[in-house]
Amino acid sequence: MAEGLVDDAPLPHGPRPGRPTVTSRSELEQRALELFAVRGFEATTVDDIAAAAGIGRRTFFRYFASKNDAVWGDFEQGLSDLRARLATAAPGQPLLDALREAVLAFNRFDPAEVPWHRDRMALILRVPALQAHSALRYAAWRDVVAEFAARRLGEPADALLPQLVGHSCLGAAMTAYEQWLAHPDADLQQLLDRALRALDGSWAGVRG
Amino acid sequence: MAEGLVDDAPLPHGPRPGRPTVTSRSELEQRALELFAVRGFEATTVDDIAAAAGIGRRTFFRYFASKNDAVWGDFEQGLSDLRARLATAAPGQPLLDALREAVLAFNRFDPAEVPWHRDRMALILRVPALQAHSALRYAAWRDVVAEFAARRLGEPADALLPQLVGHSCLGAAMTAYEQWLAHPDADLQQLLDRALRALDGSWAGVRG
DNA sequence: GTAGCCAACGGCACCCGGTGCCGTTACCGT
DNA sequence: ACGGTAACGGCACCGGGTGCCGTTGGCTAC
Repeated sequence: MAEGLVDDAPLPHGPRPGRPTVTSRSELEQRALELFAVRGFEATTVDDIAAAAGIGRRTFFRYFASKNDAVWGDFEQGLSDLRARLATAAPGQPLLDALREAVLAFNRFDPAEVPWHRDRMALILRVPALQAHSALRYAAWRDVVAEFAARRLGEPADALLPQLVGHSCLGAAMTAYEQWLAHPDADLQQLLDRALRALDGSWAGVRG
Repeated sequence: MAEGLVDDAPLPHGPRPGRPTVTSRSELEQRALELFAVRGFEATTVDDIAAAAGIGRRTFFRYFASKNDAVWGDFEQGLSDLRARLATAAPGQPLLDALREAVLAFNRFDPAEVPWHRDRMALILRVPALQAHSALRYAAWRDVVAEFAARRLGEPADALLPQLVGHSCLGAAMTAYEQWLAHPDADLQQLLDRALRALDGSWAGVRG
């Protein structure tokens, strides 16, 4: 759930005073994902990851606040992109259309990245510790959506409707991801599109 | 989010062979909530709780799988009740009406319990560690709702619509709780009712 | 009353994630 | 060569969580 290429270092890292970094956030993330895929998340210790990356355990925690965080690449960046994209949506565009477009973009990846993005999402959606941790990320994501909806509706972001929009969109996206994991041949963008379009008439379809 | 009075012991505890229990799940929960309210969740260690309850730390973990779990009383029981109530809903009753009724019942408490239920929910919704942990509970709750919706709609529980219903209902309930915490004078049942009714026309209200 | 069954208790040692502290290392500009 | 600077990484420590195992104490049977 983070798009495109991101910075390859914990800090800008130009000609800068001080000792240079030994590795990068994204490289560390890669090593971690590899180990998780092989041994499983719980069975992989932070020491394992650090050793595999050739750094000290203490240093690992300078790149990631927690073992959980290694799974989510640069999520903050993704959130900023999402926020920016929503901010520049045409004012006349229907709310749900703008959201759908933004969410699809948020989940668009280079084909080369897809396989390990799948691994990543499988971890997030299946490993209890990560399911739990991810709630914090989801909350931040929902907030971005809720704030956008709130602006459009002229209500505070913590009002009923904006919050419901946030929950619904997240639910749609999560459902799409579940299906994507269950059917490896399916197209994520299509699944997301379908799920988000279903929101429009969801309760109409249910009312029967 | 668990209703009425529940068993006061970890196991049935009639005339039973073996050493009798020294305390009970619910009493332990009480002591824990008291400490959390005073010192805060993070600042309270399991040793603190165990000491306050006059038991050993090891024993605490025989009553609760984790420190987090002490906050959620007997949630499984609540889930069973919710499931049972939904199962006995009149087949002719509209889906959303049945859900609203069940959710209101699920969140109905003895007035005497309300104050510490408020404390409990404040912890769950505000303490990051509990926000995260609660995702697992929420998922189980959503599943109950999704399964009910699935039965009604004649679809599998992991299909799009049932999942969306689950997410939306949970979102409505969480939003109601947020408002309840923000406005201590408000009536939780009314807030829940309002939020769940809003689901019906939610996207209609948004489409403008 | 005494023997023995049985489950709860709780100490102990251990693992692992996470943090504060601090000395070390390595690149930089002067 | 030197001093500034920032990443590194060891160390000690904390707290949650677990496996193991001996202890406790109420119960039933004899």
